[in-house]
Parts: sequence; structure tokens; C-alpha cells
Amino acid sequence: MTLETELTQKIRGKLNRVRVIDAALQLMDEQGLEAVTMRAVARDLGVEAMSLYNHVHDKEDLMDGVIERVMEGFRRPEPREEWLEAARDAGREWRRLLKAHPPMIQLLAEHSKPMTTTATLECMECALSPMIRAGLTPREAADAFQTFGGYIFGFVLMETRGTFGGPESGDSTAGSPSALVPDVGRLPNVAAVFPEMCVTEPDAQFEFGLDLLLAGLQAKVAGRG
Amino acid sequence: MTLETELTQKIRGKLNRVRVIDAALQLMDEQGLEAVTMRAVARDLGVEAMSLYNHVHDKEDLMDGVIERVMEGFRRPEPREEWLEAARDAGREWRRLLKAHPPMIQLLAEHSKPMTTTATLECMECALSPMIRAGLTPREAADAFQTFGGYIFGFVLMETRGTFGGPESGDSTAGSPSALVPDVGRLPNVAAVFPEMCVTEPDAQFEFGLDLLLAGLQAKVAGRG
DNA sequence: CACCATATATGTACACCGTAAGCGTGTCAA
DNA sequence: TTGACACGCTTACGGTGTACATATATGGTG
Repeated sequence: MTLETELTQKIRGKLNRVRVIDAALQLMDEQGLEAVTMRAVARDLGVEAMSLYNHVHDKEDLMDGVIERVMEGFRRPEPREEWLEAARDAGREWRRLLKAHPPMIQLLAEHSKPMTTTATLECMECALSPMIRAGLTPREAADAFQTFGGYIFGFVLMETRGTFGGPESGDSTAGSPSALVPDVGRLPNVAAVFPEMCVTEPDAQFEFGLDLLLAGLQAKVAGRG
Repeated sequence: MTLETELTQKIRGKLNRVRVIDAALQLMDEQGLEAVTMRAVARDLGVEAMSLYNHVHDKEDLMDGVIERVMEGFRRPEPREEWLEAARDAGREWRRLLKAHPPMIQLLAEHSKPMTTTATLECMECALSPMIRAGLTPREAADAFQTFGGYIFGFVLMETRGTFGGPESGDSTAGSPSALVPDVGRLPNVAAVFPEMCVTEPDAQFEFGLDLLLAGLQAKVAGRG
């Protein structure tokens, strides 16, 4: 027993909170959120499930750690002269971060607690700064943050989960809206737009919405100092 | 046994797919998504869990049914002369629908399948129609739909789950950003905006973003027939 | 009416989940 | 040496979805 313990110790090192969280994150990225099980995380660490509880209060605490860990991956974009370009960069980085760990959105959706860790606040700082620079009041900046945040979250949600039509409707009849859209007469616009919704360029679509929001913001700010 | 069966039959009627789905939906609304268990749904129907499987292929099928059922609750707004007002109404109705069943967002987040039921398509029709009327091409309408849809989903997600600061940070030190924001010097904008993010008027905030998007759309369309 | 095929409800069982409680062992300070 | 402690392990409990076999009710036939 002493022998095995020494071996174990050497091979897998000592367990600690960070290692547990990282194992959970890796498992989530590779196998999806539902694969993240106390037993599975423990297995990946060469350990029994109950051992994790020495470093993590419970599963919720573990997942909190995962969220925090992901937020630490935020790469602050290089400074920009134009607030508009800075805001655009921030939006793109938020999306990159969320897409880098596809199950993140799902995780956030089922985790009600507000995010108040340092990493998260720094991400917020990066998004808020251009807005304040643009001349928005704190009240407006809060609204704009919620708006941009909502857009990015929702877009990535629909993007990663394929909420509306997608290539997986792509059997032999793909591209033909009439195959998927019953009663084309009553749904003319759906019939017309559906083909475009299936063959989709996510990056371009994201930029479309980002442009729309930024244009709106620009217009709002135009008539001020 | 025969007696009990007759009684049961009379009291609870016959089981069928719709009754099972409705029971699951009611349970979800009243007790949250995690309370929706095959056993719990069965209990509410006065039946054993395995009986549900005569009307529903598995739990995923059941939840698909719940989503479809919710979408049937979409109330098509009355027609509008102005495409802009029609689009605004559609956006508001989408939000109302999602907020009417708070766990819906969470359900959608963990359910990857695209929504192609008739009810869903009619909701899409209602959102797409004003955009086509505004003069958008199908390609642009698809992008705009994704944008508006993303915004609404994401906003309601953050709204119902309190993703960023909220009143539950409201103990004795609430309102004081320095209590929650460490290192105020490095996060000046967060410190300035944080109080505004806590005391929040969701409806007004939603309208803010909706206005922003619609303004952007209007600007894009302005220079055409 | 009797009878049986079919549809439906039940009962039992299994593998997996989170985690409470208690135990064993290695480490280290006194 | 001894005792406290940190940490991993074992066992166990109540929950989950659901496969499989069984019992019962229903409806169409003679």
C-alpha cells in the first residue's frame, strides 16, 4: 500500500483545486457538458470521485470554477484609437471565448449565479471602456452592455446549438424549402428566407448583427460632444 | 383491481401524448426544469413512470414536445402599417413567450435540435415578414433574423438567470461598487457602471437594445426604394 | 355473449448520478 | 514517540432514465 501510494504520488502528482477544475474543463470541451461527472473527472485524474470533495465543495462549486477558468482565457484586445473599433474587438473576443468552449453557454444557462470574479470583471471592463469613451452615461453604458452581451450570448447559443435550421436538415431534399416548410402559402417569407438560413456563414452573420448594434450606438451618440 | 381501474379511468381520464406534455410543462413552470422527472410527471398524472413511455419515445422526445407546446403559445400581434412597428411587436412577443416560461431558455440551451415544427415556423414568419416588407433581401433577412433572435434569446437568458450583477448582491454593502469591485483603479469603468447594472429596469433595457437594432436596420434600409 | 389481439399500465431491475459518513494512511509538529 | 491533521478510499443511500417482462383493459371478431 505504501508502495502504491508512493507510485501514485509520483505519477499523478498531488491533487488540488486547479487540477480538478482543469480536468473538468478539459472533459467538458472534449465530451460535452453532460460528460462532466464527479466520477468521470476523478477517473481522468486517476482518483476516486470522493477525493474531489477535498478540493471542491460540491459539483456546483466545481462548475463555478470552470466558468471562472474560462473567463481567465479572455485575451484583452490591443488598444484602439477609435472607440467603435475597440467595441468591435471586444465583441469579437467575447464570441471567440464562448466558442472556444462550446458547452459554456449551456453551462451559463443552467448556472444562475451572477459572475463577479476578477476575470469576469476585467472582461466587462474591456467591453465598457469603449462605451464610456464614446460618451455614453453610466446608465446607457449598462444598457448597452446588456444589449451587446445579450446579443453575443444569444448568437453563440443559436450558433453552437443550431437552434434554427442548419446543415443537418441536409438530406436529399435540402435547399428545397417546400420539403421543410408545410403550407408554403401561409408562410411565404419563411419559404423565401429558409434556404438562406440553412447555408449560413456564421462569422459574416455575427458581423452583420455587430454592425447593426454599433451603427445604432453611433447614431445615438452622434449628436453629442 | 377492476374497481380501482374504473375509478382511476373516470377520475384521471385516459393518458395521451398531449396530457403527458402538458403535465411536464406545468411542472417545469411551477418547479423548474430540474424538477421535470419522468417519475414526477407520472406522479402528477396519477400513474407510474413507465406508463409515459407508451406516449413518448423517451425524455428527450417529451422535452421536444414541451418546446413545441410553448411555441404554440405565440400570440401573433395584430397587423401594423409600419414594418418597424411590426418588427418591434414581434420582438416583444418573442420575449414575452420566453419569459412566460422561465426555464425555457435553459431547455433550449441544452436541446441542440433545430426547431422545425409548424408553430415555430409561424413565429419565424411573424418575425421575417416585417423585414421583407422593409426591403431586405432574403440573405439580409436571414442575417437580421439571426441577429434579433440572438439578441432576444441572450437578453432573456441574462435576464432570467441574472448572469451579471443583480439585486442578490444586495446586502448591506450593495450599491457600493468598491465592495464588489476589487482594484477599482484598474477597473474604473466597471466601478462607474456597476451600480447601474444592479438596479435594473428589464423592460426599459430590452427596449433600449431593440431600439438599437431597429435603428441599425432602418439606417441600412434608408438608402433604397 | 365469449374470445382473443392489441394497446396500455405496472413492477422489477440495472447502471449511473451526487454525495454523506466513516475509515486508513502518510506527513509533520511537538 | 505521539498526536493532529490532510487527503484519498470504501461503502452506502436515494435519486435518475429506461429495458424488459408482466398484467390488465379495450375493441373487433365469431
